[in-house]
Amino acid sequence: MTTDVDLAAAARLIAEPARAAMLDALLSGQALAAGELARAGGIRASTASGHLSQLVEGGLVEVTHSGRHRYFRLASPDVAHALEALGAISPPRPIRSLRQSRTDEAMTLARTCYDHLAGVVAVSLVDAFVAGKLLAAGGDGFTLTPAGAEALTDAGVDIAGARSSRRAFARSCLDFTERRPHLAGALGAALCAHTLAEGWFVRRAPGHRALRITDEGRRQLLKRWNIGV
Amino acid sequence: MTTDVDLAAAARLIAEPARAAMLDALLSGQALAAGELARAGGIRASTASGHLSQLVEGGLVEVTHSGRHRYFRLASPDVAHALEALGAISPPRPIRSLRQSRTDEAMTLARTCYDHLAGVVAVSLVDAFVAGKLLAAGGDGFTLTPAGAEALTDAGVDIAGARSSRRAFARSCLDFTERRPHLAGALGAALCAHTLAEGWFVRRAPGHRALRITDEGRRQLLKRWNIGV
DNA sequence: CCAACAGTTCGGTCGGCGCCGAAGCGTTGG
DNA sequence: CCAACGCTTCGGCGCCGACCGAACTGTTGG
Repeated sequence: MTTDVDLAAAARLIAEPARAAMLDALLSGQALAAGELARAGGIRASTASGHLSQLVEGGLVEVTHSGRHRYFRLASPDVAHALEALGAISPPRPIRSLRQSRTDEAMTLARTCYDHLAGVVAVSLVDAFVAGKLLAAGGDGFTLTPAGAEALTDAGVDIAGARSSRRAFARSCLDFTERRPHLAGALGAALCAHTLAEGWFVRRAPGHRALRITDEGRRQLLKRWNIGV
Repeated sequence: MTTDVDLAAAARLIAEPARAAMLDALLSGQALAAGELARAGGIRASTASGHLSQLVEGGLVEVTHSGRHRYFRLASPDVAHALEALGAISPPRPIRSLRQSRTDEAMTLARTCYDHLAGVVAVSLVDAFVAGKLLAAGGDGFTLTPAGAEALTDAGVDIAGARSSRRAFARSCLDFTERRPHLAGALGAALCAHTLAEGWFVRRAPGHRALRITDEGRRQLLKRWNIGV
């Protein structure tokens, strides 16, 4: 690699099916408890405990504890990015059931990608923002225009908070299903947090990435940015 | 994952140290023969053969044969991208020798990233292109301006050929050592091919990514785009 | 304080897979 | 046409690591 880096060490952590399933669950952006992750991986708590130690040791995951629970989350957006990139070259898994394929469809419409929105809705939002000159496509990511800052602040998104974060402000992230960019970075996270808080979207299941658009969400998307989904 | 993909399957292929070393060698963008890859992985030909079958089977690598040789290369830019992303979250390997650390330094200056240029030089080039309005930062990548098309054609880069490719024309790719974007896509590949063909850079070793800037290269970079390295 | 609960540690089992050398097959060049 | 060469296939060996259940630690709530 670039400067000498142990590619195999990071890959090894992802290569174990149970660990991969746990990381996948963490891609929801939520912090999840050890027990929930054990369930996500289809393994016993004792086995999961060992896996989680390895993930923390390897720097992919961070842990915070609260009482008798330990909550795990991805260590950084870089980890989420690597998982997404790896997903782009992974073989599709045979669809096991009708239920499965319906979940898949839901995923393509709206989901979280670590801590920001992804799917058809997210790509449509970026398109609308760029068309309405709230966002300017620029270089490696986007730039929020003064009009955009006003409009989003008006909508209730915490722009000031996002600006004060040390993260990249408005990154572009390749949407895996749409193959077109959506909004990531601190701004993307703030937008996602706000829309979830306002109830425009709700999680289909805790610790899973798929989102359901609420009636309120549909109304707001249509009214504010003329997005019909 | 997004729609259900087998993350672990792809990771498993990268997780084996010998395979990771082979993939690393292929990140040079060159097609390499099985024997060369065996050497890169530090294993016997028979073992390498098995590994290469797995990589081809898994869709990470493609093979073409020519006489009694079989040449392998990465199957797509997506694979290179995933490897780079994984590299960003991999632990550094302890530096083994002085020689090693000198190679590392060389890498940060100029190297190939799959089929385009990376390192300080590549980032400087993009900066110069953008400053000189040959390239416009836009959306997910870049746009070549009319002035840029003229200047690069003038410099001998095959712009027409790059345009006729089905690949994304001018993507941006995050430089791992510089943490800033450099030029990828068909245009990046054409630029890389041209500068290598003209002898501005030479590979430090076959099947390795590090490039050495020649005197001619320094002269041209300085004269054409005022880049001193 | 004690029962229930979340999570970790430990010991033992077992399967998967990476490794090599030897043998075999097709290609090449003298 | 045969020796050298590049590569693959096969068989056998050995190790790593994932798994579970049982026992233990620490926290919470009644």
